[in-house]
Amino acid sequence: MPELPEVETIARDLHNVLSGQKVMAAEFLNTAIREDCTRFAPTVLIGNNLESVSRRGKNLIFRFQNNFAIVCHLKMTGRLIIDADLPNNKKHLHFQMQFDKSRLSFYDVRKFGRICITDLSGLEKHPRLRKLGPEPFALTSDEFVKLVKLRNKPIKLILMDQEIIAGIGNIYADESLYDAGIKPTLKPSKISRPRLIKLLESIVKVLTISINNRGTSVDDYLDGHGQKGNFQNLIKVYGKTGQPCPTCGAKIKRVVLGGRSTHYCTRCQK
DNA sequence: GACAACCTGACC
DNA sequence: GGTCAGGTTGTC
Repeated sequence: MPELPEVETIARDLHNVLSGQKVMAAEFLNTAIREDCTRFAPTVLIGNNLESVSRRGKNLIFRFQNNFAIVCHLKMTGRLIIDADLPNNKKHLHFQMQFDKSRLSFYDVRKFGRICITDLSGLEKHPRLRKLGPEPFALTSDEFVKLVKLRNKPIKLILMDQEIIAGIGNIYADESLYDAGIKPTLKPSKISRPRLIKLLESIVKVLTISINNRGTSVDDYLDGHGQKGNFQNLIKVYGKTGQPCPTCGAKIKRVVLGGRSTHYCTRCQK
């Protein structure tokens, strides 16, 4: 599902509506999505105020009074929706939290998503958070070049490696590389420093535009209010196999890299 | 690296 | 019936 812009959109939606509200009830309806490292039953949250909802990489972090916290990863099809209509596919409803003024529902068709109920000490050493690389927005050019050069595998796989940089997934890797004019299969040793610096600029640019458009809804993604994003209308290459490149008109090519569909323009990306 | 696994649904 | 899907993890 969601990559950085989608998770950021959801985090902001939930923070705006839910922070300051008190938890009245919380329960798993399906424990398949309960993370193994969960330390507490959801009932420990009852009576606590939600202090904030934030994002780290593709993870959502809820902080409550008394140092309780939730870490949530939506994987491919997870959704967190405020005051979703109840009749809406109960079959895929796996977790629910009732606040004094709102209800938060976690849906996931494929059940890949995970929710962990923990506390501050659990947050610090959470396996999903501890190994994450830096956020793309926090990187200087020098840091980015150094990070990328640490490994010698195709640049797209480096961008998608959460331990190197956190938050970039398949869509934004393809779109950023297109914007920077870099072929996804190139290894960093074959990319000049100026081109790598341009790549970081493209990443920041593409992610920012997508956040401003509330993310990409090509399939399942919905924001915290159950609404679609708009960035799918601005996508240049992702999922556009065989269609003309918006810049030069050449057909967009699809290859498989790291088991993921990869889309690029053979003329614009070298 | 490539590949399978975790799941379900959409599409050909 | 087969293929594919915004992710991650574990195994040859």
